[in-house]
Amino acid sequence: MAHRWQERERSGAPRLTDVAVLAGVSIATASRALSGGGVVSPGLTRRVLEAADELSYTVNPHARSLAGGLTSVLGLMVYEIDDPYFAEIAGGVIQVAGEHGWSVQVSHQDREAASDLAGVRMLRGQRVGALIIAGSGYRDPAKNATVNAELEAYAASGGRLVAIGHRDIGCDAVLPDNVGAARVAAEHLIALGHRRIGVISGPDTLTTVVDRGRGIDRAARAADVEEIVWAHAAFTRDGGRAATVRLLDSHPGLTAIIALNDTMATGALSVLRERGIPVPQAVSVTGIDDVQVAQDLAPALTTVRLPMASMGRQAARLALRPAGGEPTVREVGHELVVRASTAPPPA
Amino acid sequence: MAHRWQERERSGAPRLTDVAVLAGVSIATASRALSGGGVVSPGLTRRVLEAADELSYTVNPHARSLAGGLTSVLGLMVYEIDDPYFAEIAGGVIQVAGEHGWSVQVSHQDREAASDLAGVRMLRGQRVGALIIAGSGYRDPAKNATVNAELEAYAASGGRLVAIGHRDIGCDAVLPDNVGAARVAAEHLIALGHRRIGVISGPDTLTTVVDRGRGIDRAARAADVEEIVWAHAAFTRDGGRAATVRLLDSHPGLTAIIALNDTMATGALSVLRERGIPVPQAVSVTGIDDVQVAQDLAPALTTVRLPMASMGRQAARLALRPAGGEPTVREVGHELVVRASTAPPPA
DNA sequence: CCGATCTTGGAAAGCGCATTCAGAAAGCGG
DNA sequence: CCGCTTTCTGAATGCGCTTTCCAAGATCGG
Repeated sequence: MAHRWQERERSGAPRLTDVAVLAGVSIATASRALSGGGVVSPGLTRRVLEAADELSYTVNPHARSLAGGLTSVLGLMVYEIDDPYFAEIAGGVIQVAGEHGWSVQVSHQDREAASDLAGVRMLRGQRVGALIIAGSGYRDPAKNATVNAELEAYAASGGRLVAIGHRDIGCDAVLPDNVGAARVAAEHLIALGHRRIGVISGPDTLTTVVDRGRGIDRAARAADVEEIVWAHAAFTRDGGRAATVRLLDSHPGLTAIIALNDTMATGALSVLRERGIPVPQAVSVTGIDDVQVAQDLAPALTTVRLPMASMGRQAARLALRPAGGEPTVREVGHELVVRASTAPPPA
Repeated sequence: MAHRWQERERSGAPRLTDVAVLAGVSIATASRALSGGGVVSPGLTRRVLEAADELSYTVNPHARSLAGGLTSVLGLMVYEIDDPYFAEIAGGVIQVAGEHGWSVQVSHQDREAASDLAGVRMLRGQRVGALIIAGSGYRDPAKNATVNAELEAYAASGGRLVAIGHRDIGCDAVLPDNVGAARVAAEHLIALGHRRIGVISGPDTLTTVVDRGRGIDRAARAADVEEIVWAHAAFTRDGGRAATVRLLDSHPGLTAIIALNDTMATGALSVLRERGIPVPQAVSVTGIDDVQVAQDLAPALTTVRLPMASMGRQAARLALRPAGGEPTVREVGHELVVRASTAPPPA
């Protein structure tokens, strides 16, 4: 708790009254002119705006919120902001929010810990006017129920809610086709001739992981794949490393590895490099996402592009849309990007 | 403008009064118990807390702010959140802020455009309780004056202010030794035997760029460097590419390239790869920062590590510290990280 | 057992703004 | 030139909370 009010002193910030006085109108008129609430003659509007400008006045959002409801603040829940996937989404969100005069409040959500509620609570406590959930949903029904209850309570209180990447809640959503994207990656390897494939997967408590896994399953089932081995680990570079180590040690015959996201793929590449296993000559590797650095890895990563920044922008636009109407779902496409990390299996 | 108040309806959120009633105390006592304002007996405090918990009450920060001053929101200004440098800083900031019950509002600041004021204004308009400026300062005195005036006005109004990476304003700061870090990178190349070096630099309107450039100058002057060529471009991957192209075309004899940050170095590596110029056999490359992916580039990037996440954490701790006292400056160290992208020049 | 000290309650004043409502100014036809 | 409608305006109210002020009750030492 910050006991700031103790050192209270009239902050010199100009108030609406000051603007009204300078413009020679009533505060009601000034308010209407500034927030567009009612009709004010053009001449007066201009005078008010000029006065506001001269005083470099900015409305106090807290006062406005207190009087009127929610705020022009957009809450964004991510797992880790320093994961390029979320960073790119956040970039898109911040861009669009800024264009609309909204600010963005970022909160961190644990992938696994029970404290993942804290972030939503915090954002809800802040009375944000809109909320974007960029982390995927949870498979654990109990946990999902708790989180979703919190989210639905938020929506019920009038806040706009947008999910990125899952449909666990009946709200607006921006949906990549996780099943399809993973399937494309798998099919690419299969088309190259790979028949013994390892899958580096995140914890199957995340819907993203489950969906992508399902896509790989489908591809494998549709084709004639001899062996498909799964290794689960944290959805991070280190998780990718750990899973790769296990895979290589237990199944030396694999000729290809699919990582369920680029971050894990990065870890896989690093292990392969350390062990002197040439990629793609001995083992092919693919990721999913196409984060910006994928093209600069060693070797450049074959992956499936998801338009993260665009997803962030679309989510922000949905979130900023006036409330009401049916939940909208925007599906975004994906695209196989073949680079240097995949090739036919060794003869 | 969001005209939300039109659809106004008493949001069901519990108010302080509800808590007070449930706990059987006065609102004055409830307020004291919740915000720690005065002395309340342990027994009553517990009862109030339980009541709040039962109602899942959270104080309305806007009401609190309106009554008491600033908010428990930390503003963070970055250039681009999807630049790993800033993303890692943001991660540190969010972590510490969360531990203290503060939320983080991220705003984007243009590196060059005059609109860079918009972000500060927005954050200030939001009455954030603390502000961290992660972007570097500007060399352009006029622009600096405008921005700094805005920042000083903010500090004067009681907000805590922390700068990361520059000292343009007399506030708390977390300072990497940009001069020293760049010098270390240059000295490494010189020690390897390079005598014709290209420098890929950002726009010299940024103090970070100027400082790092100065470090290279010093190293070059202290040693016997035949040729040192500068190419300025945007402080991004694409900027790095452009600068590299210019450098290679105009000075084919260069044996080493220093990029003033890893992002530009990434661009440099990509150009060299496209042209089939082997790194480090024909040309060595270094960066500065050691962003997470530096180790996974092709080839792994020799660079100078700056502890971004730690800088973010320290900045947040400074920002959350109770106000008052002399401006504190935390200097953070750096460390040369030699990887595969540097080697002695070709014979 | 009484006066001094501590704790709590009740009431009320704002913080800055949006909004309601009645009333004033302006515009119009007759 | 009058009475009416259409704009616009100005004063007042409340959003939820912190804080101050004073009185009332509880506690304690002497």
